[in-house]
Amino acid sequence: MALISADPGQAPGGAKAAITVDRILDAALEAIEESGFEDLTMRKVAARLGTGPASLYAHVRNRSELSDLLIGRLCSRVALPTPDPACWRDQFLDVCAQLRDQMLHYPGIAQATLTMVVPADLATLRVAEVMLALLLASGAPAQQAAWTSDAAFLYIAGYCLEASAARRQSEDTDGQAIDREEIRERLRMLPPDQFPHTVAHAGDLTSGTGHDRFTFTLTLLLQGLASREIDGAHGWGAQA
Amino acid sequence: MALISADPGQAPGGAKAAITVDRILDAALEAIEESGFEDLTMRKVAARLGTGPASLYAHVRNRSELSDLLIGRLCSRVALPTPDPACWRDQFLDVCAQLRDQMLHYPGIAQATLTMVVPADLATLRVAEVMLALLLASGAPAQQAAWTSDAAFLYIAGYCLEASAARRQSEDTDGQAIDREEIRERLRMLPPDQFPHTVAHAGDLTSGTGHDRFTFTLTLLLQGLASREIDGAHGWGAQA
DNA sequence: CCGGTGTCACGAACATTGTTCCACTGGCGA
DNA sequence: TCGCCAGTGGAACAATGTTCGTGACACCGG
Repeated sequence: MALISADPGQAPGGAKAAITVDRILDAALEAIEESGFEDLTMRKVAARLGTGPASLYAHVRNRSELSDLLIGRLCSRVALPTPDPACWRDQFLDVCAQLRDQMLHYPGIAQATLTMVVPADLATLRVAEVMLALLLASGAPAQQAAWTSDAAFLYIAGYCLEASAARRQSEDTDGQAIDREEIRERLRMLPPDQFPHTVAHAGDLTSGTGHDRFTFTLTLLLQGLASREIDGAHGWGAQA
Repeated sequence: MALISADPGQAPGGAKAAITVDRILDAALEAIEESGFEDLTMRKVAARLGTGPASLYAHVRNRSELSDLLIGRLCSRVALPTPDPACWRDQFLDVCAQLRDQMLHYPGIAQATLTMVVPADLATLRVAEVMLALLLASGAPAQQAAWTSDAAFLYIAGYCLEASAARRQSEDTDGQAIDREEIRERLRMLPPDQFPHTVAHAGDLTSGTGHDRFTFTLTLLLQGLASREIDGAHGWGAQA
């Protein structure tokens, strides 16, 4: 995908630059890598392509569509397994971890996932399809599998957004490893009579080296799904 | 935090207008109720108070702090139970449902929850404290309880954000009940060879009348937490 | 070889945003 | 009565997303 990918015969000669959707996405991802999704600007993307902001609107309807295409691009980089009923669990966790790593590599881009209503991009849908297929391979009923895959997607996005926001805030201040330590300290200094558990377990609340917390939550979801089959169908309660 | 205490005797007589943090929050919530959090503007809030935008900055550091205070306000409206080990599960689901309803009443405000790194507001922390307390009452180990409450909070925000975005998009088009039906149709019309499960279960993916999906996911989390205790500690896998 | 025709690039402009500056005021302590 | 100063708000600034209209360049029927 050098300068002139430009799938069909569009602009073959290519005397000048030939702005393409792909080049726009590349530039946008570079910009996000540097300054995060929040500071992503049509002007910055355009500047990276050596032009003005108006040039982008010939290939992208607006900023929102650009966001959709960006996560489509991210999803297209996820290596999708062919569902194997023997190890669907590990396969599912692996896909989730890939999504997480992609999103964490581009700080704040998870925002786009949550604002987007329905995936308009084929690559995104392909990831969703495989996640659903993996859960169905577990033997869960279709509706539960569908809802669980949706919940997992939502959680991944939330996790990445929170992580990116934390990293961003820790960079705003001068020090680098301040975040977790400082948050823990602030939690510890709360009035212990009003917040006994928060104070007592401040360490646990802020812990989670690596992505332990991430894996834990997804495993929790899968375990819940599995235990549900054992229980049989008692309508998963909820009286409120 | 000298500027934002404001509650007590400040400006008692109230000859003119007396801008307060509380009045700012009220105005902001009204604005959000009308046009959503995305369209919330310092100018709109100020206009609702009959003044210019500059007046707000004497009581609120910036838009981000305003957001924090807003969800603090929302959290302060949640009726918190005293944890009862006999029915902690229902209590937990009830608190989550209250949070959900508050957030859904103010479209898009869940955004603020996800952007916020650590809850700066006491009311928010109080909700988090009770959620943690309820999970601890279940007998779960502290770290698992802490992580689960975090995951639940993340999921609630994601769910509300998605729901608000869907409602917003369905209002942009003229019809009102278009969203779910149209999304389902679009999913059904995908190439069945590439997206067999998505096409087959489009109904399940888009289903979820009321908040079935919401309750389902949270129950899934809690069941996973419960089943974990039975298993004992085998380190919740994760090899990737 | 040429004039027409479309598509694409892009400088300039517009409306709106968050935020800051600074002149003004009105009430309270000395 | 005077001075002070917290609170107010009009005006301005830089930055944003988006659109308009002009230009250039490639293609194509003559």
